[in-house]
Parts: sequence; structure tokens; C-alpha cells
Amino acid sequence: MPELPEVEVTRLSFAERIADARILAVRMGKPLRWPLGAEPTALLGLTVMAVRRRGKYLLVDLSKGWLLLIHLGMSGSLSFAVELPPAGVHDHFELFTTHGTLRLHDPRRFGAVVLTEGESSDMAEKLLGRLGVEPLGDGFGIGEFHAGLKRRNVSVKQVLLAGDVVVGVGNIYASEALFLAGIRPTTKASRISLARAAKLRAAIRDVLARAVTRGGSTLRDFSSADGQTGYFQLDAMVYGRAGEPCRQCFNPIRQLRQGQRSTFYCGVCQT
DNA sequence: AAAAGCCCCTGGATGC
DNA sequence: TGCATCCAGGGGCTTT
Repeated sequence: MPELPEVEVTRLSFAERIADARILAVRMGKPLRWPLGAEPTALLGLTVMAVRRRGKYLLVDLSKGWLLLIHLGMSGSLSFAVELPPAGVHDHFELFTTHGTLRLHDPRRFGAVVLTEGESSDMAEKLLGRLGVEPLGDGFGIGEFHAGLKRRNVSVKQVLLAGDVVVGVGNIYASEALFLAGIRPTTKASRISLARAAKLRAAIRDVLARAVTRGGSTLRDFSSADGQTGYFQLDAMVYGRAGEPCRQCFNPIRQLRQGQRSTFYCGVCQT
């Protein structure tokens, strides 16, 4: 589910409401991808200062220098409300605060909640340290992006997914951005010209920003922390459209596998 | 060092 | 209806 747009939409949907809340209690369900990394009781009494995002991670800044990292994995979503329905079997983390309850719902449990002593802790460094540049920020320069592609000997789509050149682009938006840029997903990253890299950079920024505006993509069950579903899937040019006509040239959209992930593209519009 | 595969887990869709 | 198989928005770890 959650690529950069879904994570950002989630952040926007509760960051202000949870600010200044004091943590009253914590409940943990089944194990997630990683252990919490500290005693849950360390959370009690702390105040939520802010909620930031880095790539597909949410960074919840807490008082006393603590940092709560939340990753939604493939099937995770957050809810935040004064009153939530009774917790179900797939609700694996709950933070009860003076402003409401923050709950992580994650059937597949590829998600994670990690409590660390700040962004420079070993754990935070391990999880965030190798992340590439933020695509919607000022640091996403054409020259650096082109150089990042240049030095990779795999397909451009796999470089986008890897997240060490640019973060936040997952399987949906990689296919979409490559379509918008007119680039075949199988093209070797090292063979992308500066002009095409510039086009791809613009396409990534465009598609991610528009997806945020549309509330993200709800393929199955994504919703933001206030329960809103996303609508970007309705705007998708290629993702999930194998066999359907290209919205630009009407030739059938093709599907292939790259690194155990499905890729969708138009064989005519993308070269 | 970089790339390719494997694996974590649950549930829905599809096929026999 | 029942059961097997495949697939899914991610990404760290191990093996080549």
C-alpha cells in the first residue's frame, strides 16, 4: 500500500491533532517486522512534539529526545481518533494519548514501530541512514539524480524502487512516473541521458504531488488516519491496467516482472 | 561492491 | 463447497 503519497497523506491527517498530546498507555499486539527496541513503558508520560516523514517512514518526535519510527510496510494503515472501534486481531500497536488513540492496523505485519533515542541513535541511523533524497524537496537535483542513475547497472525501475537514489517511489508510482517520462522500465539506469533523467525527475515529482492531492491510492483498504480513502488509483495511466488500452495511444498496456514485482508500461508510448 | 533471490505474513482472487 | 495456487502497495538479509 503505502508509498510516499500514502504516508504523507497519513501524516497530514493526524499530525496537528496529535501535537502536544501526552502518552497515557501503550498496547502492543503480535510482533511486527522489528521489536520496539525499548521498553514500552519508556513511552509513558512523553509528549508528542511533531510528526515528520522521511521516505516511507513516519517520525514521531517525542519529548526527552525520544523518536518513534513508524513504517506501514505493505498492508499497514494508521487511525487516530478520540474514540476508535474495539481493536481487532490485526491492530498491533496502540498509543493512548490525551488527544486520542493512534492505532496501527497491519494484517501482514511487514510494518514496524521502533522507539529510539533520537534521530542519531544507532537504530535510527541504521533504518534511515541509507535513504536517498526526498523527491519533493529542494535537494532533488537533476545532476545528482542523473549521476545516481549513471552508476547503476540495473533497470531504471529497480533503481527507483531501491530507494537509495530517491526515496518514496514504490511499485505504483515507479510505473506511473516512467510512463509520464516516456521511458521503458527495463532501460538500464546507466544508459539514461541527462535529458531523460530530467524528464523522469519531473515526472516523479509530478505524480507524487498529484497523488498526495488525491489522498493517495486505495487499491484495497488504505485509508488515512481520519478514515479517508484515496482516489489516485482512478488516475493511474498504467498500474494495474494490463491488457487495457493505453490512455494515450490505445494500444494494450503490458505487464512484466522485474525483481519479483509487477511492472506496467505502454510498449508504444515508452521507449 | 553490486546485483539477484529469498523471505517475512495474511487474505483475497482465481482455478480445478 | 473445498482446496491449492498465485498475487499484493516493502525492504532487509543472504548468497552470488
